[in-house]
Amino acid sequence: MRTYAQFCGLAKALDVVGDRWTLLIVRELLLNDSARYSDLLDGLPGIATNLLADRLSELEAAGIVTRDAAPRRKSTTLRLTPRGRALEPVIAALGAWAAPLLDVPKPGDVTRGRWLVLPLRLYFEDGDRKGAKARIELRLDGDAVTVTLEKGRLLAAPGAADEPDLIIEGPVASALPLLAGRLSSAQARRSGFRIDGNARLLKRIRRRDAALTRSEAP
Amino acid sequence: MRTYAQFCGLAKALDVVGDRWTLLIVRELLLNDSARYSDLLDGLPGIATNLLADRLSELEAAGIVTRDAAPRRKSTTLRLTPRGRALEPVIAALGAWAAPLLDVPKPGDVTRGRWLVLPLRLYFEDGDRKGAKARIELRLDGDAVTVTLEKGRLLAAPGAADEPDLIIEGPVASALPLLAGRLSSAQARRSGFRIDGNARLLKRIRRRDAALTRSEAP
DNA sequence: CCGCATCCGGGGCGATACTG
DNA sequence: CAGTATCGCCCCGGATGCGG
Repeated sequence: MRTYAQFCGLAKALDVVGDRWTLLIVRELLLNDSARYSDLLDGLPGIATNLLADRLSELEAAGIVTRDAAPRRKSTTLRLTPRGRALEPVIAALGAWAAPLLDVPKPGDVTRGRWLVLPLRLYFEDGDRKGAKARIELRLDGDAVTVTLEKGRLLAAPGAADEPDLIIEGPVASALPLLAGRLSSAQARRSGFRIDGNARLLKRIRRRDAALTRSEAP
Repeated sequence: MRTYAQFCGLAKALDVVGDRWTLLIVRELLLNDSARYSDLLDGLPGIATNLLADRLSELEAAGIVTRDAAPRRKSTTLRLTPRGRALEPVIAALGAWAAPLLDVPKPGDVTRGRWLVLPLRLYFEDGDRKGAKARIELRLDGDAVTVTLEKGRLLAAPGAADEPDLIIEGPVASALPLLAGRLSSAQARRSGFRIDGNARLLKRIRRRDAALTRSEAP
């Protein structure tokens, strides 16, 4: 572990999570809750296998990741420790800062529907504080994401929903504008979305009061 | 610029500020407001001169840093753009996460009093909402920092104070415990501090409500 | 298959010297 | 003072191999 050797919080943090790929691994474990080595490989296109193994060892040594030794037989399960989950505000801040850079995918960019799970959790909410429970299934570039709305809370997780009240199928790139209400249902359909079910549920999704993105007033 | 080529906010942010030294350069410009090349070299012990030059070019290209071309004579002045200052929450989150790693300096760690400026700004406040203006000068390992308390606000900046109401001189490592009230004045004096002036001002300094460090409740 | 370990080429990084 | 130039080294990326 190369260190900055500076007695400064930022430097100490970067000593631990500043290496290439490290925070992206934490991202995968935040949105997946638990994952196997091969799940991580799949969620981190471009990473070399030896690098993933190295990083996981370092993260384990730093108390950020634990290896649940296989509930039954093969395939160890990787999870975040509380210390690892405490990195969520870091990732939230970085993601909020990068919002202007996420206009449209650059040529060569990989898109994954599941990468929307964290933004949905962090930056959106259910606008109806008394709303009944409702499930939305997103199918984005072949990746399923479940969004659950209930009493003002918005939950997002990878995977298909059971008995969804609304199914939205389309390209990842325009999903956030649609969910944020910057794209009407009609416009969305025209740009390649299939919307099936109770489309009014979309109106319950609102951007959060961006406490996470606000810096100090001068 | 090596890129992750992932259509994901976190990946895009790390494409820009994920390289080694980059966020530490932003730190220096956050606490210094404006700095020259040699100021940065001094505030970033260990960095190679070519790396600093490279990073500054990249940061300028990314719209994070501007080069004010010399108000008078040579020596260009470096500043953060608004986009650069928007990285403050990122640095705040990383610093808050690293707090448990900042117990005591490791052997070989460089200490700088000015590296306390950002933590003071971000995590502390003036506990007396109606308190009159007061100035504290910290002299930590040969580095001066000015803390100004006024009506609930706490300002911190590098450099000596004029007409300070209180002067505190001592080692960087124990400064935060002292300011956070985890170290009494008597204890502090015993562990190498010189406290000169109105020591009751210390009681006005309080940890902030840590909105920045809190993650979502489950 | 899953979870790595090993090998190898290229380039980012670190230290020092040097120049306008 | 503000960088460029140069030169190792080691990190990173990609491919392959290998035990369980």
